[in-house]
Amino acid sequence: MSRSYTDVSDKAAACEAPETDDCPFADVLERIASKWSVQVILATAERPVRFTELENSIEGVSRRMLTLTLRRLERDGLLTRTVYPCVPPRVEYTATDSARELRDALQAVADWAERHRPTIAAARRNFDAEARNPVV
Amino acid sequence: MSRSYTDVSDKAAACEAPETDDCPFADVLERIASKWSVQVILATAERPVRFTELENSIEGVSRRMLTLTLRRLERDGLLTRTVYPCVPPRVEYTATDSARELRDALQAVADWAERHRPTIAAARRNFDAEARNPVV
DNA sequence: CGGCATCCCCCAGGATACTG
DNA sequence: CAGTATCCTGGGGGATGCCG
Repeated sequence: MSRSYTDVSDKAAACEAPETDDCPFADVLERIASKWSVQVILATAERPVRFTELENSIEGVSRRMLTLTLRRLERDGLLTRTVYPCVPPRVEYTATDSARELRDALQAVADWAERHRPTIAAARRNFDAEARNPVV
Repeated sequence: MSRSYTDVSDKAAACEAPETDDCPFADVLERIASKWSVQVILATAERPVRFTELENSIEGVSRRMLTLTLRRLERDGLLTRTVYPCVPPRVEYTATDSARELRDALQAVADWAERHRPTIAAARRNFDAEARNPVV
């Protein structure tokens, strides 16, 4: 019996060993910071959003990773999942208050990322070029 | 000839295809957000910091991952690496202006993570318990 | 002190196909 | 529409040992 596709339980991030004050926020940061989380949190912070809306608005995300990201955020209490029993099914995701506290900070990071994209791309090219042609 | 341990060049994050406005900031976010980056940026935003200082102050980081994280941040123009030619060697890392613009936002995220650690741990336990004993 | 090299495991994450 | 199931690869990331 292998762990199912939707089993997002995570021994590594189970936050054991509370007495050693382990579970440094590296774990928490990692969760927030995983490739798609920021965009999902920002998207759901304003209003309830449907699965397909997210899939369309987040460039490059796969169905699978979107599902996993949503499950993990839900597990961590950052997202609420609401199912409306109708045909066709309708599922909405909303950021919890806890997650909404993050909004401004994450938005600031996202803005920074957007502003600095060109700079970073240039820095990378520069770094790589120097590495190939060391200044001897 | 395999890619060396220090070769941090990264095709995936090379930011090609500028005409399609690809390289969505998912790439940039991922770099900033990778497990140790936030703590490294925050640590170097105040003053120059030595390698070993970082190794000691960042709980749980391995020598290898610290090195890689530093290289990548340097490559992206977020960190400056200064080598003082003396014995024993002395190497200092400092956040660039670009990275320092991130400071407040990242600090806010880190503070949030610290505040919500218990909440998140509880939410996880709760979620996992419900998953095992569905409400039928 | 500040790395680099090597080995190795595991999981993030993509592709594809199927379903209630 | 909103997922699951399955397969697969790359690289994140730990452990250990060596070096200028």
